Amino acid sequence: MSQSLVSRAFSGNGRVAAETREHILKVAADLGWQPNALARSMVSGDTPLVAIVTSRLGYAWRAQVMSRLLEALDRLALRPLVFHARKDAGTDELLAEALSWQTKGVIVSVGSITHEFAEALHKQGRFLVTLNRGADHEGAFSIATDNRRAGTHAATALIEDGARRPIMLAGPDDAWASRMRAAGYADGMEQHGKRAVVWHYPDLSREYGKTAAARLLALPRSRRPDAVFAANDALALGFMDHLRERGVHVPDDVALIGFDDLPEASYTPYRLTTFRQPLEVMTDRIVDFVAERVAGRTPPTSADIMYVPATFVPRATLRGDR
Amino acid sequence: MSQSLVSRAFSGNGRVAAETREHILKVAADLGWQPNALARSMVSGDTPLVAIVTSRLGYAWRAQVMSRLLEALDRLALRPLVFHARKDAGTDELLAEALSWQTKGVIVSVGSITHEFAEALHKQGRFLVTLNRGADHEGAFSIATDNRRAGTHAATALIEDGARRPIMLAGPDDAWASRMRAAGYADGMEQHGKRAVVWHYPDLSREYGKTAAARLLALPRSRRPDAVFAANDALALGFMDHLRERGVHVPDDVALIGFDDLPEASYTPYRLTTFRQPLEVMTDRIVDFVAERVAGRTPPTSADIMYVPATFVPRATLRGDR
DNA sequence: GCGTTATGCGCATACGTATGCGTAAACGAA
DNA sequence: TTCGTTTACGCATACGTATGCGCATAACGC
Repeated sequence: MSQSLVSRAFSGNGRVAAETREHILKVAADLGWQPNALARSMVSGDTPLVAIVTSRLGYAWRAQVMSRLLEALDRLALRPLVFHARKDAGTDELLAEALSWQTKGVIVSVGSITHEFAEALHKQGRFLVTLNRGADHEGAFSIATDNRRAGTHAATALIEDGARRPIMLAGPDDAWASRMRAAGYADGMEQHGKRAVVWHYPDLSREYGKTAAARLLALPRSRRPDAVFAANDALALGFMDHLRERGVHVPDDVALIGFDDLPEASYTPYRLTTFRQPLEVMTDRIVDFVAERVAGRTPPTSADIMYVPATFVPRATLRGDR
Repeated sequence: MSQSLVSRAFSGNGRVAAETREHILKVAADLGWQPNALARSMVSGDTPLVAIVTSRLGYAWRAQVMSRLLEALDRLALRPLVFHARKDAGTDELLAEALSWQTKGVIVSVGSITHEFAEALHKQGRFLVTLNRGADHEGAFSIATDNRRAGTHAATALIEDGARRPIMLAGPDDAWASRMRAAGYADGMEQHGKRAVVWHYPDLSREYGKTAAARLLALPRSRRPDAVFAANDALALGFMDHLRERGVHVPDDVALIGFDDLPEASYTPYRLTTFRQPLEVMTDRIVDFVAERVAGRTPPTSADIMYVPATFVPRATLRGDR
């Protein structure tokens, strides 16, 4: 029983008598033997590996993205090798390791990638997918929620809802999504001849939503904001919780718009008006791209980022919603 | 510049003049060259790969477990190769592939593994970690929430809270955690001379929580349950939402205990009394075990499952909580 | 019967790295 | 100078698989 025969029996690439093949597979099964995927990949120069760079799956949205990606990659017979981005370190060293594993490509949903690395990937024929990241790179597939447009939409919605003193709750400026939403919000306010007031917080967390509500309530009624666009639902929900505790009514006293459409946003006690990030669309597009690439084709990559519109989800936290 | 020199320069295993080493690394950096991790692993017979079998990261608890595991593995310089369990297929074929990648071991948090495979893993010196799974295997490290004890605790808590007609909301019998909780609940009821009434649903989802609430409200007041133990928070929260819509008060009309301590459970409108699964403890224990194993030591593995107690989190949905 | 083709299999080599061993040079001590 | 030791490096081989090629043997056509 030569080694080459066994190889052919498993891969089905050469000529093997059906009978011998059966025999080999049976013996292997009895021994619990399996071909070594590492050796196989090395010699063939082709692996099913795909690197995914992510972090903090506690964030529901990221976890859902991951879930869908994992499922889809599995269907494409690709193996995800997951790199957990440490927040202090850059992603470049992670990507270096990703390359050393001869991955077919990289899907980055957290951290920022340098042009240098993007170029290296491109030259080596590996794909690069970027999700909700700022930079766009040559040959890469970049997709993101159209946060800016949604921000403008939110501003308009608040104004049309009768807001007199609207504000926005945002994160730090290095949070890309939050910054884009704030930029769009400012655009929208400008269109209505208003100056955008933005309260910044170090984190888009529920806690800071409460902090913001406390700050709001501390203002005299005459200067108190009557409408709020929160950069995400966590902020908005924390904000609501604190207001509720103080007997302040949403939307009668303060109108509110969130972002993300977390599961909680739709719950009876909240019924938060918000934006839904097109999770399914984005993951599907990514998977389509990856599928094309691994099939050896070269799907079109817009030089720019592909923006997918967020869906406005009206519920019960605008005055007009009632 | 021989190949062996380059190898030694990168691995630092042999004698290389400091100057030459610098030179090699510099040239490699300029070329964007990296050693091939596949070849490296193959010849050394040692990979940093660890297989993780999971699924449906939309479930917040699983996502959090994954997040912590990924982070910890990263710190141990281990690379997670993720296998997304299809719900129809068994995990055995996934594990077969995991083995072919020469993974150091497998962490299973979904699906069931056959004894046959567990044994194969053991013989090959690979570790097996099982999280919240029923079966226990030779040499494997199995850890799970002590669902049964928590179920008993819940039953007692309801009784002591003055429940006259308590019921439990549970999932299908093949959902291991739910079944254990129900078993414990039955134990607890028996201890108080009561027969456990359990309503089963096909899924532990928010929707079925609402369904259960509707069913409860359809009963005449004289036979209506006045206390509920829900097998998880999703059920409990959906249950609460529906009751609230109908103007039924928790806990005055119906006392309620959930399970999981989802983030939402602590939110102002819910303040759900529930159990917290010891997420951190469990992941830490797993990581400790894995760390020992990859260090070449053989940490103790209880022949049985290691049960970690769930923490009772009293909030505001028992009468006594007010 | 012979020539031709098809089939089943083994040999040998290649993939890129790790590593034992050999060798030459450099060095130190006598 | 001479000899032993250390240092720096290359040679050769091994890891486990894929695959081109060659060689038997069988099957087939005439």
